[in-house]
Amino acid sequence: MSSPLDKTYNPTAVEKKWGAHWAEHKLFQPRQTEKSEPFCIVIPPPNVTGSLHIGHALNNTLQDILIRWKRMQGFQALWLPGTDHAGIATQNVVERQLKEEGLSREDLGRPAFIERVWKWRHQSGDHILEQLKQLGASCDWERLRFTMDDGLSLAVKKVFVQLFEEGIIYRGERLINWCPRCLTALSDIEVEHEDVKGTLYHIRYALADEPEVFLTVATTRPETLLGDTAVAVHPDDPRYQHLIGKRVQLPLTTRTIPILADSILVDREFGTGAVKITPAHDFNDFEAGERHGLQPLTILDFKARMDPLGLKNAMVDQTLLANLSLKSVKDARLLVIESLQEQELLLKEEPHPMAVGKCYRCKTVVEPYLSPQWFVKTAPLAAPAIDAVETGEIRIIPEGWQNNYLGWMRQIKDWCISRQIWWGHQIPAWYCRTCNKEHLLETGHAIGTTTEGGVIPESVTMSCFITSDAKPIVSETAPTQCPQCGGDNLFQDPDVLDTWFSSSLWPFSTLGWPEETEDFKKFYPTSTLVTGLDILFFWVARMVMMGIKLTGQVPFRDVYIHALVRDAEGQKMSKSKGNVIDPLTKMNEYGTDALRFTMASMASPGRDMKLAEERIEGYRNFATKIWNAARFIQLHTDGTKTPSPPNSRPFADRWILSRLNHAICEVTKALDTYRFDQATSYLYQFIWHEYCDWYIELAKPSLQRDNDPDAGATRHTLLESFETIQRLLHPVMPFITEEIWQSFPHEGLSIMTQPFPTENVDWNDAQSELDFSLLQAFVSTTRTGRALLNIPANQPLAIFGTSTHSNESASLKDLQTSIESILRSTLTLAGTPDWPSDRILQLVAGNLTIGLPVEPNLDLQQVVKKVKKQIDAKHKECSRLESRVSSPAFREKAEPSVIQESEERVISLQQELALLTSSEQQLGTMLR
RNA sequence: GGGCGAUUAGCUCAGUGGGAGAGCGCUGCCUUCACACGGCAGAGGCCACUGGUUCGAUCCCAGUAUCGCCCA
Repeated sequence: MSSPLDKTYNPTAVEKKWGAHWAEHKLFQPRQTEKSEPFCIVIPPPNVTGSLHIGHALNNTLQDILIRWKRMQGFQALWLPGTDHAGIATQNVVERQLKEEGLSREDLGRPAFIERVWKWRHQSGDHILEQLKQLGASCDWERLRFTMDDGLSLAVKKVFVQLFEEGIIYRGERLINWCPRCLTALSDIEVEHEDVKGTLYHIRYALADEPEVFLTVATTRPETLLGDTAVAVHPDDPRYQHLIGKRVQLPLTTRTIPILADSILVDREFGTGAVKITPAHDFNDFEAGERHGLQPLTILDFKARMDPLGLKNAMVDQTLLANLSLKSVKDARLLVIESLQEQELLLKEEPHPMAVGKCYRCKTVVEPYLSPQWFVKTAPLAAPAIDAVETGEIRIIPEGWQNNYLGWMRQIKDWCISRQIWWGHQIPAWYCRTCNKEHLLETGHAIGTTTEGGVIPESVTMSCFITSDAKPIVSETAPTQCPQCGGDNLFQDPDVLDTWFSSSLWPFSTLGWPEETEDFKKFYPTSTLVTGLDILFFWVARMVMMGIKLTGQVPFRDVYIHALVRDAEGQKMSKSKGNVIDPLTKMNEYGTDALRFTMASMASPGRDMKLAEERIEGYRNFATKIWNAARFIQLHTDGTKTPSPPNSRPFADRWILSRLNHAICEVTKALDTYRFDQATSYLYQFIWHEYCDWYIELAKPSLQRDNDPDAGATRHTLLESFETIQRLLHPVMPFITEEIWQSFPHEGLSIMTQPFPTENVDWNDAQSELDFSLLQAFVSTTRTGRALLNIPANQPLAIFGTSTHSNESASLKDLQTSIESILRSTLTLAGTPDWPSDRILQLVAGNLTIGLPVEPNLDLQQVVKKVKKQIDAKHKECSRLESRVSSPAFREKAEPSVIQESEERVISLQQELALLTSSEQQLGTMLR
């Protein structure tokens, strides 16, 4: 801070300066100090090519607050940064770029494509890290990791091999969620459900033996009926019992299919009580098919088009088959309905709300698709992950989310981990072409159906269809020969692993695991994980499962879950809605500290937060307020400073130290319980409304008088308290506190390595706090009167004061000069009988009575109105309390302390009422 | 369909079994000596609704309505 100082804090230059300073001195590295315990947070790795959005700002602000706080508390604090390769998301971005050049990834071929992604990653990657630095994130940047760097890739392979050997990872042909645009499998949770207005179609299936008798089924997806392999009714449904075991003629085909009884699949209340079973295109039907030994019939191809060969296998009528061939689901539905109508098989259509699944990356409607994939068997992993949370070894904060976690974990399904994309960790499994001759079909796309058989030259793609019967050789390194036949005609499984597979290892892979590194030994299990609710299942749950399985220990102790940031209207922020608040813009506009303070203040547990720009502005003002307090203190402290024990200092000093101690305790308690909202609220309240509004005002007189005996002690208190406040505030507002701290006399490189304030019982001073309340009541009441009587604030007054309470009367004497200076008035302390009898307005606050001179020509009507209103309010309250106090039931059952308190309040209210009434009378006489 | 949560000042949200709070906004006064990104004062609320428990309910319980989220 150079002199003369600007009136307002100018954040941009300051932030740059201290950001560089921190980096230069490597202050973000964990410090080895004696008896210091480790405290470690691993960052939720942002997408390597992403850029900072408001959710990141929130997430990382909270982490930084924790890590700065713990660091100042003397912990060996490590915040481990890194980025995620974000398989599908990143691949989509690069593919979009290629498309603009008129190319596809197949045009490039796999190696060139991957090279291209790496290039993009190096170009635009880590951009977000610079933005995190701008936010003040005190990560140890020298430990930066990336999910696809060598160490982490090795961990991924090792885990895959180990879990495969233990039978936890397996390969199988299952119905999975398939994105026909990304052309890859997805896990269950990568599908977002969206409610849409669908139609329920009632379709008549004629009995095979009695064509005039129909069984009507209800379905929302008529186009899939071509792949039906049965119809199901409920076994106890009297309507259909006689049909069970018979067969129906499947419309639009030459097939007949059986009528089955299935109590799991069929809901008698739904539709007609009869449903079609299409095992290849519906998850429930697939399970039903397995129960009844039905062969799935696939009729959609990998792009969710009607598959000619599938239709042929399904024995679809020739002309229809030709029309349907390669049609989209949507078009096919229309055609099928049309054909049904022609044959009078469509009985009715009714509106029916339904949910469709969409790809979480590209929002395309997802199709159930039968294909061979790799899976993680989750049951054995979930059990200990449930245990860890139930026993409290892992705490989920706020507690409410614990049930969400447990509920999900208890009904978890196996995790499909193979993705048919190219960007990611390629699965460390190889196949021998010789031994698997019958199980391989090399095709032109990443995964195909057996229908489009044309073999593509190897130079273009290594892609192939590998049936679930193929025998993989799973190994961390590429095998040179087949262990079975000794041949060397091997090739690697083309699939890559789900991005979240590597993410699930993040808390330990980043610390060097599987090596027993120093970092791993020291910092694992990590301390706290800070994350949004949206990735509780994607990430947190899987880290717990993998962490326990692979390291034998939980990956973290506390999981703090924060809410989502929405816009001021409560809408989810999205680029398409144009309601995105860009944190970087706001940081430039209002300062990073203001944005950080806003983020923290909104982080109250359990609900989404609406972000209005005015809030950031408000906290920018707060920063300016602090800045100006600093200017004031600097202006008045460049001389003497007389250290003295707290209890020998002037009243205001003793009071503010007592309050500061209180603030330290409250802020610490709030941070201890992850109540960032409370921590910021205490800081704001204390710094602005106690320190600036009152303490600085109270300190002014002695600083401004020449040779005031208290000035030395007050200067000392100002510096001591303000420096402490900077440290207390530093975790939330690192930049401005550093700037101020550095501009005051100091020792050390940075405020960020100074100790966080701790409770100082020597500062507690109950009497000064009581006295302050008295002073505050006196001053506020007088000011109210001043406003009421229209007396300008700068006009000196001769006021009178007294208290009905003897202790207060004594205190008033001590406070007299403070009151006089803050009110710019002279105060006469005397009982009301000694006050002038005329033109004095009496005001009441508790035991206090204050007399204000009334100008002869003032319009008193308004004042009378006001006093009357007060009397009314007090009267109401008083009579309510009186009736409570006199109620026998209350006297008998309420806590004695409550009874006493109520009685005391009645007495004091009665007193106030008496005084107010007498004021009213006085005013009446003045009016006459 | 199942589960969870919310409903408090104009707005955004804290909060507590016994006197309704903050920030922003609004109104009035004030260029006063750190700060007009400021100071001082003020207005504004049957704490969603209906019952129950209790001496006492904004708070606990049940139900209703509306909204939101997660899961299927």
